[in-house]
Amino acid sequence: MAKPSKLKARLPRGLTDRGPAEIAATRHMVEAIRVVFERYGFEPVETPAIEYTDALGKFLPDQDRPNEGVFSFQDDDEQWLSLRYDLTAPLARYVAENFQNLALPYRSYRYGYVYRNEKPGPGRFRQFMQFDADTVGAPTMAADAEMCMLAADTMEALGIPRGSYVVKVNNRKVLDGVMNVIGVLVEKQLTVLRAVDKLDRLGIDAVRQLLGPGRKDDSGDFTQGAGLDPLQIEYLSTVIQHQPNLVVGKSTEVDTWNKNLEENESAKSGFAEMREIEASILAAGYSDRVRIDPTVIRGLEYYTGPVFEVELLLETKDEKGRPVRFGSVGGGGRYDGLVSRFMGQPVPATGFSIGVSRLQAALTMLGKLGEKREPGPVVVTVFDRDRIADYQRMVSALRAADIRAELYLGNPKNNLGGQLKYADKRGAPCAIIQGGDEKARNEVTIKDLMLGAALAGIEDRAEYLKKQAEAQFAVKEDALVEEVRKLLARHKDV
RNA sequence: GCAGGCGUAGCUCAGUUGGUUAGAGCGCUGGUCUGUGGAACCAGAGGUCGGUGGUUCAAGUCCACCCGCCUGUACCA
Repeated sequence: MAKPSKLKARLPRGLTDRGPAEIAATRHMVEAIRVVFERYGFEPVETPAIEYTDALGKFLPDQDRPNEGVFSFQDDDEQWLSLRYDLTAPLARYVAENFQNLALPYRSYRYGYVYRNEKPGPGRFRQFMQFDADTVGAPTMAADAEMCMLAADTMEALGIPRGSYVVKVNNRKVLDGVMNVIGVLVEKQLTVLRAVDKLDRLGIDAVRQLLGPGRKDDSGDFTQGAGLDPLQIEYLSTVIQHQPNLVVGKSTEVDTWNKNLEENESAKSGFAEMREIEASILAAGYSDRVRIDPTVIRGLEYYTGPVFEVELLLETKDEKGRPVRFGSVGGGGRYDGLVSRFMGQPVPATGFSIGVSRLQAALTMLGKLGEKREPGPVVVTVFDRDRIADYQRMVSALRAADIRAELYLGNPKNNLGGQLKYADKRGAPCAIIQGGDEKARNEVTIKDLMLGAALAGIEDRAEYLKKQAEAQFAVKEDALVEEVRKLLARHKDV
């Protein structure tokens, strides 16, 4: 007699189920972010979670299959569709499609889930929420500077105090110029950028190894390096640890590089852009929150100039006390080529996204987000099993008065104790009881569960029961709604 | 992908040098119990010991491969 094999209930990795407390926290975060974004003049626009893969620019080079890392499938026309991996690429598609109807510069915001098929980790999910703002059609650096200020204001609106986060700014053109000037081969530039990006995580020694022959990590795994020569490594590590234009020569070769860097079009333009952003930041009074950081790389695909990243400076630890690295909780930059892919004309654009899910995970771990959930409904207990209709009437009266309420729907044979236990687990503010005694006097008993919960520490059971009895009171049947309303008001600020 | 660690009930875990019918606590369901939340007592449900193959008289235990999870690392628009 083989039993039917039971299906294993399991959640795919990198995805999470979310309970009432987490949903409430997200709602509060989203609302706080929305207020700031609207204050900056952005208007809401939403696009769907699915786009044509080519609109996202996500085909593998020289293949007609989508890139790994993005969830893709074919529809019945055999056209490739993908789940969006950020909110920027779909916005570019939207702008291109509605270009003639939009007032430029077009400033909009949106939030929603995005999807990445990557290895998950702490604060890294395969479905996660982003909150994004973009200014399309504005070439000026003022638009980029504003993104940095928006990022800072948003962090503070989320309750992260000044000094506990930093907005870092860099410009892709600078490192491009540096690499060209010191003669990094084109095919090695990607490796170099990846190495530079790891400075804050692995430290300068590891980065130098990655720029040179390679590095072996703690588990013994070896990562191939970029194979630069010692002088190139020296120059790069100086650049990424200081301001690029502060490099001091140690040899004629470095002197030549410095001179060339000053004349390099890309680097020159990058420095000029950073100075413009700096000026805006200073004028607006944000220089204590926004900082130039020559190691910010921000992915590799569509950014063309300024890039920004928001980092939490608070140290996070997991439940076992081990430090956890969350990486950036937001980022963005200028993507002057993204919209023009769809159009015959250049369309400059810049944007910024908050990683809501990652930030929430970090704040939860820091204990900055309450685990506390919203209060549950008032629970009307079933005392006399044959009077369920009466109890239902009370529930309806409470609901009609806009009070969350429910009838005890469990096994009605459960005695009062069991029903109160249920109400307690639901987080009910109070329970309504009407047994024969109350009924005879046209009364109902309201038991204040929040008050009673405070008594849980009492050791002596008799004493405990006595105190519990004091946390309840009888009212006339027709005063039920009014009395419950008063009780809820009493607990409102607790 | 690579390296290491770990997989026994819904959860946390025990299980001896390989030895009968794989256990505990918590939780769950029912009962003691139709007048009060934290309790107590009783009963019950819940396991192909991650999977497959091998060694053996005998495998939760030993071996191989696979799968999954965790950590590091790589990739990360």
